[in-house]
Amino acid sequence: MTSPGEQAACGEILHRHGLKNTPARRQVLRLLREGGVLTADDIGERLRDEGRTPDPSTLYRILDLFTARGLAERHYLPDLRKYGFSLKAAGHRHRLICVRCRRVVEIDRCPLEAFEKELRETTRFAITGHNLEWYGLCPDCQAAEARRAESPPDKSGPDGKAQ
Amino acid sequence: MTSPGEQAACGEILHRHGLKNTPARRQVLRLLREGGVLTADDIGERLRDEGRTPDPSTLYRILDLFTARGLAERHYLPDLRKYGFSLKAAGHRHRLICVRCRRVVEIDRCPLEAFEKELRETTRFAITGHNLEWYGLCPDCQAAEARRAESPPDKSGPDGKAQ
DNA sequence: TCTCTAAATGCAACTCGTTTGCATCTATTT
DNA sequence: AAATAGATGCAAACGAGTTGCATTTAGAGA
Repeated sequence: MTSPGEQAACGEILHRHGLKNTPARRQVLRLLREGGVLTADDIGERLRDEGRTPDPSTLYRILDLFTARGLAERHYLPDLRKYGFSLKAAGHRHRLICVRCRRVVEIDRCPLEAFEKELRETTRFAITGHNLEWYGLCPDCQAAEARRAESPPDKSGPDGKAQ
Repeated sequence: MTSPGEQAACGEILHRHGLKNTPARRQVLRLLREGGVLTADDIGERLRDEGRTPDPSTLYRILDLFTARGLAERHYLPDLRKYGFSLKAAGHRHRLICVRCRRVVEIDRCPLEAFEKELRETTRFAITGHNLEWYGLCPDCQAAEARRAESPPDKSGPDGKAQ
């Protein structure tokens, strides 16, 4: 799963960002590079599956560091009540997230620029940023949802998919 | 501060929503009616200033109830890492929030409808909702900010700004 | 008006994501 | 290879929010 090439690539990226090249950091970076949005917990779980036993505090420290250095970005996932982290890719400012399987579609066009300019003018606010995410069900999960429609009535509410 | 008229109005609103008219609920509703976005903590603090000693669990229960009944709505405030509550006003789906003084400008027009339709078609997602808020400094806070520009450098770091 | 009961409240203990202090270990520099 | 800045693991703490339970109370009914 972890090719030597990938390992080297991660090490190199860390160096380029002036960060020590440690095993934990390489692993976290590698997982993030697979794409998508991961919570600290997701990362811990995946590493545990690989036989590693990372401490949550270490993961948070690494993720905070990546975020501070502009390597990753963090955004709150209201459905899960925790933070998700993803590699920061220029131009990808917004996401469409499947609330079930967490699949992510990157939206590289921001439909708000014109509107925001107008807002700036009408309100005289110095707008520092905005927060925009879409939530929904991806096609696969819609199918799965339909299939389970007749099955056991679920108690946990339809939000489902905590992890 | 709390006019009898206001009290009565709150009681009446509670009744209209099929909710018991208790002192705690009237107080919470009254504060929400003053406008803006309040955290459970904000509400507790204000009530404490008035000599009341509300229990946090009660406040949360009331706010959850208001939210469930469609009287209020809840949204996460990334800067504060907690939930804010506000009265739900039809048509007011988005907000521009001053990160300093918490002043709120309601945005009654959603610039995303057309874009979202397009998104639905291109991704085949069943979009269930979106999350959109703007953050910035209101004119007053910009002035205050400029004034304190030379004053003590702040320790808390302006990193902030989720997006 | 008084009584009854479902529901609201207060309290304390708890959950869980995240953070912090500290001792130990390790990647990088010399 | 030795030195050292800083990375890690561990355990304890933090804070927003939640829950169980005993007590109180709003509102319905007699």
